[in-house]
Amino acid sequence: MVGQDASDSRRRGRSKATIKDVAARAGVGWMTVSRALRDPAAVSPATRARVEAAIAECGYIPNRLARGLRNLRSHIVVVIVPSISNPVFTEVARGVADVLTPHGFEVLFGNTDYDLDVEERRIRTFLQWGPEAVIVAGTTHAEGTVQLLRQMPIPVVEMMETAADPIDLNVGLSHFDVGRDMTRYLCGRGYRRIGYVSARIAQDHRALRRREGFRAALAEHGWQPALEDDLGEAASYGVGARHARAFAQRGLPADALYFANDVLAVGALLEFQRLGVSVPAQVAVAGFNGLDISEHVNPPLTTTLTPRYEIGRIAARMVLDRCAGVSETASRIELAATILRRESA
Amino acid sequence: MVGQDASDSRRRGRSKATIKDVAARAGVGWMTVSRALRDPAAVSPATRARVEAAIAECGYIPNRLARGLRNLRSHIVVVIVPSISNPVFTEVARGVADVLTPHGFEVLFGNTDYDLDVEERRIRTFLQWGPEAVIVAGTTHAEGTVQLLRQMPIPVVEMMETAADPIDLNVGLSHFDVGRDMTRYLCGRGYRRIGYVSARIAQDHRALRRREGFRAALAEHGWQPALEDDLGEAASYGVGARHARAFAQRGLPADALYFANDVLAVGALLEFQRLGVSVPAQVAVAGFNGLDISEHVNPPLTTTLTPRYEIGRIAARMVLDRCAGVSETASRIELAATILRRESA
DNA sequence: CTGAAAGCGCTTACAG
DNA sequence: CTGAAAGCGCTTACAG
Repeated sequence: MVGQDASDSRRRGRSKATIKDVAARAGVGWMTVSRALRDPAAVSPATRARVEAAIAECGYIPNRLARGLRNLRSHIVVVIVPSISNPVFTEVARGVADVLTPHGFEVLFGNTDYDLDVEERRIRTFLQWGPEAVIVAGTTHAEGTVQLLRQMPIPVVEMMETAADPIDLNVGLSHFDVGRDMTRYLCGRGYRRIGYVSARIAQDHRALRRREGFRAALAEHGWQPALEDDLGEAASYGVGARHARAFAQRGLPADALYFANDVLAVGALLEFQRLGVSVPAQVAVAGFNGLDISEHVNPPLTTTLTPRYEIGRIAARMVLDRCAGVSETASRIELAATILRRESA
Repeated sequence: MVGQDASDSRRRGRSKATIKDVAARAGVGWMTVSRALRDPAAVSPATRARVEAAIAECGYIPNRLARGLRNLRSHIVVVIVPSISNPVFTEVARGVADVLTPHGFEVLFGNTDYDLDVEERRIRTFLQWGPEAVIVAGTTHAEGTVQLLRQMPIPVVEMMETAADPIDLNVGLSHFDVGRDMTRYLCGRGYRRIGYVSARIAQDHRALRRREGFRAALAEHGWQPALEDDLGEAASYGVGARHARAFAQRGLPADALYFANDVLAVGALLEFQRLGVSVPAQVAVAGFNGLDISEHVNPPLTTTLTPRYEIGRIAARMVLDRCAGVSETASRIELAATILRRESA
């Protein structure tokens, strides 16, 4: 630790220039400053120049709190996801922000840690900012959340997965179909003893739905899952690796392992490599998400690509269209998922 | 695309209950409602109960725009990082949010895409929300940014790296030292022909500083870099892999490769594996960051662990302390980086 | 083309 | 313990 600098002046932000300071400096009414800011063409060129000079001299920064309050339009959009450090959701967020920011919106980004009660509290707090829309990951929410969101007079987008009974707008893919299709693919590749491996599946509603698809695909052949392992910790490479080790010790009780996500799958794949268990010869491995890393491990991982960036963009577009009063836009969009057929399965 | 639902009522949020609606319903003055909200003890139990019931019935949500405007305290803190989808920065953001959110702050999170002009524009926009602090990654900014931030009467934290001349507060590590120490370590392991591989280093000021440390460490022995390759694309596993391929084709013109980050290093490592180039026997590989994946590749990657979550927490603490008027807090904190000595180098 | 009033929803002093 | 006034910084109609 070096240095000490109390800088009292930096403790609070009270000394900022307001529209009145600018007006005084430019020798015009404050109304004119406001107009010069919002609709420069409506002000005479000479006045405009004086106002602009005064703005620069004062270092004037418009106050969006005041503007939002007056207009009853915050230009804020809230995005809620389970985890703020999961690349899947940061890409969704990037998609939302890339579309919304150029339109002057501010994105408030929050996470729930996969806890529905945290989600409800988070949404209640965010709602105090008077957002013009709420975009939330998932279709499973606490009762209070659904009630709250249903009564809010703003667009609500549930994203990532298709909703049977959406609160309002919806964009995502059918995770049942994803699980079923991947499992069908594995069956088609000749695997018979197929297992599903997840982490904290009780909180991961989409992984749960994929597992239903997995079961359904096996049922089409009258088969049973070779195993269904749910790990008690949050998904990580380490948790995937640990499962692989245990799986090898159990004597490889499956021909193919379908993991709930790429992180688990990659962790397992790398551990199999270390153990000398050959993939896919001794055990095939499949994941979910299509993270960058999945393409570069050896062998490359078979997985389902989720159009996360696209989901974010579409969610944002839905909000924009609704705000603009466009009514021809679909309010529910189901996206296609692509199986990336690679060497691991 | 399925369904169509215009829901006019959801286009705008004008129909929300205000403090006056609650007051009318509870049969009290609005002042009393405000008080019951902020300081429940100052209101008689009977009145409080009536107010609380009215709040629930109205579905009243306080308006933080109005509160912020009135108090001239937004309770907003701005965090600016180069990339919103880089796990390094999302962990920093998580650290900031984990500390600030419980104190009632809202975190506005934005990215610059490694562009200093975007950074300046982003900061100017965020400043319109009247944040109580700005936390920004890096110490290299556009001239206008520095000027702007210096004159703002709020705490400013530059984080990730130590600053020679910080705008205000500063927390991070010395990237010169990191580069020097890792290179010394490689020298100590017996490697003589050591190369440095980066991606878009002109925009990555910290990678640049690490390269200076790399050069300095070699200079201690009177050695020259075996190579210094700067790739023209943003860092990714694929870019790292491509470099590894080219490097192998060039006949492995170095004993050890020090990559500007783990993503490049892991991409290269996996590609070497694919090519049958033995790591570290034929070429040693080192990275930077200590991402989870670095521990699980084969062989595990030698890298420098950056305390990213901690950096975020400390930055947030600095803001909190300054806001609370605590003056004993260090205004510059240099964190130690740890070399994770693993098998790849 | 320009300006003075009114008010967005709330809270900070001030009376009662 | 409770309430009416004033005002945070801005913008939307309305005059001039």
